[in-house]
Amino acid sequence: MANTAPDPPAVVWFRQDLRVADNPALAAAAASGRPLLPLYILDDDSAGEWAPGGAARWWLHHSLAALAGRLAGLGVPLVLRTGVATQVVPRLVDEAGARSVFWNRRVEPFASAQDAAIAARLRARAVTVETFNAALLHEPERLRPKGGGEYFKVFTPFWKACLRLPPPEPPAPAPRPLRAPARASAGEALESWRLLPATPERAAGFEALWQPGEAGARLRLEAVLADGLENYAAGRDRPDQAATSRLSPHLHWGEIGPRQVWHAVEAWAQQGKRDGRTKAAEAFLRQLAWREFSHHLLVHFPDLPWRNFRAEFDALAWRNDGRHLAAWQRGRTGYPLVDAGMRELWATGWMHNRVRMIAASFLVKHLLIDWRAGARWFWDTLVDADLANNSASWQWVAGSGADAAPYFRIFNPVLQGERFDAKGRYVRRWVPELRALPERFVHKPWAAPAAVLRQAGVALGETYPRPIVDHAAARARALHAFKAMRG
DNA sequence: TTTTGAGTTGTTCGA
DNA sequence: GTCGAACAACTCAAA
Repeated sequence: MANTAPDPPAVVWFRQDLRVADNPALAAAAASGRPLLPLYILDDDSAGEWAPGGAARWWLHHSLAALAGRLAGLGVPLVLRTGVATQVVPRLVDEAGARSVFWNRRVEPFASAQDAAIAARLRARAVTVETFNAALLHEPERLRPKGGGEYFKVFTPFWKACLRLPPPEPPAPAPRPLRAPARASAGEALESWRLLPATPERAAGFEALWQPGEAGARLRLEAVLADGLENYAAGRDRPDQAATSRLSPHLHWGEIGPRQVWHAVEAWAQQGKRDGRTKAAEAFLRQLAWREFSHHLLVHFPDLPWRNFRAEFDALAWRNDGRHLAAWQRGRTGYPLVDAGMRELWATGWMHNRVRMIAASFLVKHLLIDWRAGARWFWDTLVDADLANNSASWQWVAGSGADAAPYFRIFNPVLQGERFDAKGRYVRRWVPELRALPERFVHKPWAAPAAVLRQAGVALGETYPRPIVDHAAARARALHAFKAMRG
């Protein structure tokens, strides 16, 4: 039997919803009139191999610090606990004599299994459990194909179905006032979790670029609307421009919700009343819909992180050369655009969207390395690592996914560089050893005459690697392997 | 039930 | 240099 407190608190369990505005679990807990006991659990065991990776832990540290500060300001200190959530939540409920628990749902298979187990355990003790959707524009079960299919496997019909639904609820502001329990619950110190990299210089590039937390997310969104979105449709493919929103890590950690983004973008499009704005808003929301689609897929195909969505890919003869994998991870493939992307990833915890596709395609097709090895590396190095997005996107590139790229679509990293980074600015920024090469050769240093290389201070095979595979040969090999798989 | 139309992001080759 | 075709049919979704 749980303790009976005179004024039993409501536990608000924060997970990937590290914000106080547009947070339905927090809002409902506040509306219940109970004192609030906000909780965050570091539960690596339950997540297993998909516990947050190195870059994500850096983000989590700062995001939790921001959330704790915000909640403290509102008068309800955040309690940090370590352990398996199925045990930690009921234990805290007992300790504090809580009679109700609120949280926002997640779509990861281990997380939703855990939700069910905890809810059952709490309800068995007559504790009220209420869960909410904070991470998606629409509840996954509201989206079903008309023909009776279980879920959507093609993006465009999915997106059209989203647009047919009533627009997502307008986001609510942070609830207040909030009341703290009479007796504080003990928590752990954030520093004791050691989420930050062991060597501070590892995070220097992260700190220069990002401001984790709800306020940082808000600033990003405002910056995008103020000076980025007009040019979004045209500029988003250009890694040498800052035309993408960089909202992905904020969305992953729930520092901002998709509903907030949706309504802000719609309002922005209304304001201008110019045609360009409508177009830009559509192009942008379409990207948000890809995030939504990935989550939809993971909900209905929970093996997405492990198993080929299209089973015939199980027969693909991967080469999985360990030295090639290492060269790719370190940005030393000899293809400047691929290497620039991989180094941007390592330095900043993020990679431009188009470059992600090219670098991923290179791993899967040019090197014939299993997409799961790439997904694993991204998981450890991205600050926005998200199980739904990462798994769905890797499977998309590999061709094994839903509505995926056809197997014969093999990006040519030289052509892509010349098209989307024409001046080579992006490559020069991240591959400084090629900085002095003329435009003509910056995406293919091996084609430069010896004198040009010498003048630019490039010694192929010494200061910068020769290509680890020949494009034409690797392309032919990939086409052959994929054709053989289709058998 | 059957039919019809559509499907994120490319590359290469030959005329 | 530019343009269309081939790459490969297949599955999904909706009417």
